[in-house]
Amino acid sequence: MPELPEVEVVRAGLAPAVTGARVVSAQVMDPRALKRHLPTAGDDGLGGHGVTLTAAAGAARSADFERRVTGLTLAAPERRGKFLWVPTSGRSAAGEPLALLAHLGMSGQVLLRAHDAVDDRHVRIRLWIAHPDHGELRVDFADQRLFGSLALDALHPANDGPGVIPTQAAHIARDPLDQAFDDARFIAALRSRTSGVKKLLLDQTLISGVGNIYADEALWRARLHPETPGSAVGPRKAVELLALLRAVFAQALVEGGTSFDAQYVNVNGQAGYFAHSLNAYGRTGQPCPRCGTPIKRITFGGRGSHFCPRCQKRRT
DNA sequence: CAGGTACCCTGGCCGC
DNA sequence: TGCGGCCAGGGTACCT
Repeated sequence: MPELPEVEVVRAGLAPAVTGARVVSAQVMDPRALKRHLPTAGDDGLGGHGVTLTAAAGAARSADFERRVTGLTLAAPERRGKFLWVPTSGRSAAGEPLALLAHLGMSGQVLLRAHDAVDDRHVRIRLWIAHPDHGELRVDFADQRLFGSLALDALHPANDGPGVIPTQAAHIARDPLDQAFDDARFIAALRSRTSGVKKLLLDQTLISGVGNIYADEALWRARLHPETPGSAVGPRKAVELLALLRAVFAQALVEGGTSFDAQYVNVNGQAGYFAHSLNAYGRTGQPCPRCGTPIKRITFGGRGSHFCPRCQKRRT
């Protein structure tokens, strides 16, 4: 389940191999992995995310992507929350820089492979790249469940600080590892809402990069019940929660991310080992590492939440 | 703004 | 052994 630490591990792993490389050719094996790729003029007439492509529309979209990505030179990859993108030498019709945008969804993987390496499972899109120092490489986008996707998307100046942002991530808030993240603003927003604090942590328009695993872990560390209303989190507690969230992210980064069910791997196909450091997520019925009470699981907002019923009392 | 539900998808797991 | 059904999960759409 790629969240901020996993996507950052991928970004950092990709950087030396793709920065300065040129796309020699591209091959789309499954157009469903282009969900976020919106073709230019001569449109296939279909929308993006959530829309099932007909065979003809899928073929057209694949051809559009392959044609437009071939020949582009790649710059250093960037990230905001769970969105990852590689700026390119390409330009949109409006003259804006084009980026190769990736979202890993649930099970997406970006794999760097030697030119002649054997196929990994579930490879949906393949780029052949040539790097001045590293020679020819394959960048394989693999995704078992197809919630992730690649796309070509235009970059715009960010409207919330320095830097640029792809069109499709324009509504995504900065993440807590971003230098320009506004702590006071996030805390004020959190404390002004009546929704459960976990739901607010997962709201990518308030704070990005947090998914189910790290939300549960940060709340466990902060001793907050996931359904505690944002408005019931005191100012000191909110500051503490943000600090603990950053600490969880930092530790997960050092440990190479969380590989649950071997879904997540880095660009070399290796699993991270933060799963061994989880205190609440996925530990239903196992003792709380702090007090020994069995971890409880409830369904909340359509997703499982794991917490200690003794350490994490609900506040009202 | 809040809440609920549905959808996109696969594969693991359950019960029969 | 096999099959049908359920579930997980991020992001989004759309409804009340």
